[in-house]
Amino acid sequence: MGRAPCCDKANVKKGPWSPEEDAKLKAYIEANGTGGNWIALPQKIGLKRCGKSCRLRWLNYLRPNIRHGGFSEEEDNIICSLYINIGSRWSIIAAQLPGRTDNDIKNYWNTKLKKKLLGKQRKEQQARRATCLTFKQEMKRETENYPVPGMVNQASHWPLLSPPVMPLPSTHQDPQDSIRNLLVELQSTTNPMNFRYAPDVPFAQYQPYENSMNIIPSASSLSPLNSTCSQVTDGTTTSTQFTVNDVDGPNDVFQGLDGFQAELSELIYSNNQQILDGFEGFYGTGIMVDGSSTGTSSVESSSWGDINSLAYPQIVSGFEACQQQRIPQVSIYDESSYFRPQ
DNA sequence: AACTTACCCAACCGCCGCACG
DNA sequence: GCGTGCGGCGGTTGGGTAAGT
Repeated sequence: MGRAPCCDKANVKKGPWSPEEDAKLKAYIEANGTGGNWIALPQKIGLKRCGKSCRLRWLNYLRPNIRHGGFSEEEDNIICSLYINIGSRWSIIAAQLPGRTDNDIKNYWNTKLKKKLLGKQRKEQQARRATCLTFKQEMKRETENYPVPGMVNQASHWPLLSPPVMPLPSTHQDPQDSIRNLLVELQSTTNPMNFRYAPDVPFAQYQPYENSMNIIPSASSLSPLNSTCSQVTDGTTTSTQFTVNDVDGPNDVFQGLDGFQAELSELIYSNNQQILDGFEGFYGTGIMVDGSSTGTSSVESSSWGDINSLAYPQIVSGFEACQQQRIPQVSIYDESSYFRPQ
């Protein structure tokens, strides 16, 4: 037997909210809070709306300090990086972008960012393929002009010519590994402010973006890692730090790659230089195709701000430990996070 | 000007996990 | 331990609008 509907579908209004409805909902919540029961709320204030609809309206539109549109380059970077690391966990991503809602980010990703990234990468990939083709043609011509004894096809003599480092075919490496490797490379650059994802090191730390929101992701998003959570205070402010001991190894971080994530991964892997060009804005570093760093990494050139805050895999790892340590779980949308009645 | 297509985004749907009795 | 209700979340839809033909 299916679950009973949360409201009487026949008697609830659907579609866009009117200004009057908005005003009613806003006024009530600002005066009384949600009362911890969204389902009962519309009846209390005389709205013919589903409780879930009220919740969504409040969270995505009416609550204070919501920002719509106008995503900055930095926000783009954060979204992309988080997406690569944790996938479509929009609520977690939203938690790192104060004032943004998961719905907004999801829409922005689906309508603009994804295309922007894919468009750029495909364009560059095509250019690269063209370059590759030219190279092969030159090799072929060279072979014809200077035949190597015993060499019957062009492929067999490539190694002798020490060609430029070309991307490996996708069958040679798990795409998930490629992202991990990328992150390792990024982490291995010398700047201590750089990305601190450390798959071979038993812990990494996470602090919320800009320290503006100490938010623990919902339990449903979390993988069972061996992690701890602690409150850190500098005397004036308190922040939550996650410490992660990834007992199963770094693969956990990359579980669930699919669709565009996999495609991004493939792009990274098959076209390291191009994707890294794209990531330069993210990490403020240049990494050569062979994995070496150009040494251009610098805080100044990075648009990330505190790059330490971007050890995203750890975002999703601290929740259980927090629970164990009885640090109260704060929902991303817990009203106390954004609204405190006077 | 009329029509079609593409795009954007608010809102809905349905599943999942947690809390509670 | 089990069933139920609710909140939370991600995927999807559909209406409005802009751009293109």
